[in-house]
Amino acid sequence: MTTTFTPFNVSCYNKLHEKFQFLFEPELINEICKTGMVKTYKEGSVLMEIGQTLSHMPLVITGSVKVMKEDKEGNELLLYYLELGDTCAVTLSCCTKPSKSTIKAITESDAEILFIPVEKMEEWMVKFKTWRGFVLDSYNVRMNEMLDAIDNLAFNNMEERLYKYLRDKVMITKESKLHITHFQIANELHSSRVVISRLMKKLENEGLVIQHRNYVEVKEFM
DNA sequence: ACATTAAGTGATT
DNA sequence: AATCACTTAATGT
Repeated sequence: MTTTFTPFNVSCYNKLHEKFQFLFEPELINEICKTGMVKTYKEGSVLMEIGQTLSHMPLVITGSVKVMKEDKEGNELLLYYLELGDTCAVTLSCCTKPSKSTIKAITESDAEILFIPVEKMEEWMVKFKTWRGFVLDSYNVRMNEMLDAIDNLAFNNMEERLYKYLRDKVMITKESKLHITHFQIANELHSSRVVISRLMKKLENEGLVIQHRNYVEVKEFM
């Protein structure tokens, strides 16, 4: 490669190959390398605000991103997480015409994100069959995840939602000690601190978690 | 020692 | 399950 500007570092390139070599043809991977831009983020960086215009679609290389809905009072509700190879369905649905984000995205851990200009989306959709498959598949996966989230919201009580939330968080961070306060949890689940404190107490009595100040240890799950 | 912030609790809606 | 009002406990300055 003789280009003066190489937006890719070796690690990202390898990761991309690792993940997609059997999914994408080499020409497509080359295209991605040519037009994609990798950015690294610290934990807690805001990738997307509601109302922000989206010009690129994100593809997670390392780390994880949480996607949430937020109302005008700033109350938030967690929708789902993105991990390696995941892309955001909301972006996909908007890629045909320039539009604004309806969600907020924040990195859950330090992360490397690959950005692909939305113009390339359509181009690749017709040019690469594997890309088309990938996009449709991603859309499908997200759709199902959303349905799960709605189901959880509609039919499960707070205690179950809280427990699911803690489990997901442990899965995503691969860490059984979660550095989070009751207040933060309450916000993500769109509940109140008092309610979470009471339910956490309950979970603790059931032996599922051990509580400390500023963090919880999730004992057993699955 | 004091202020600040996280977590616990009883009562009320 | 949410909110209020208050207490208790941990932590930082």
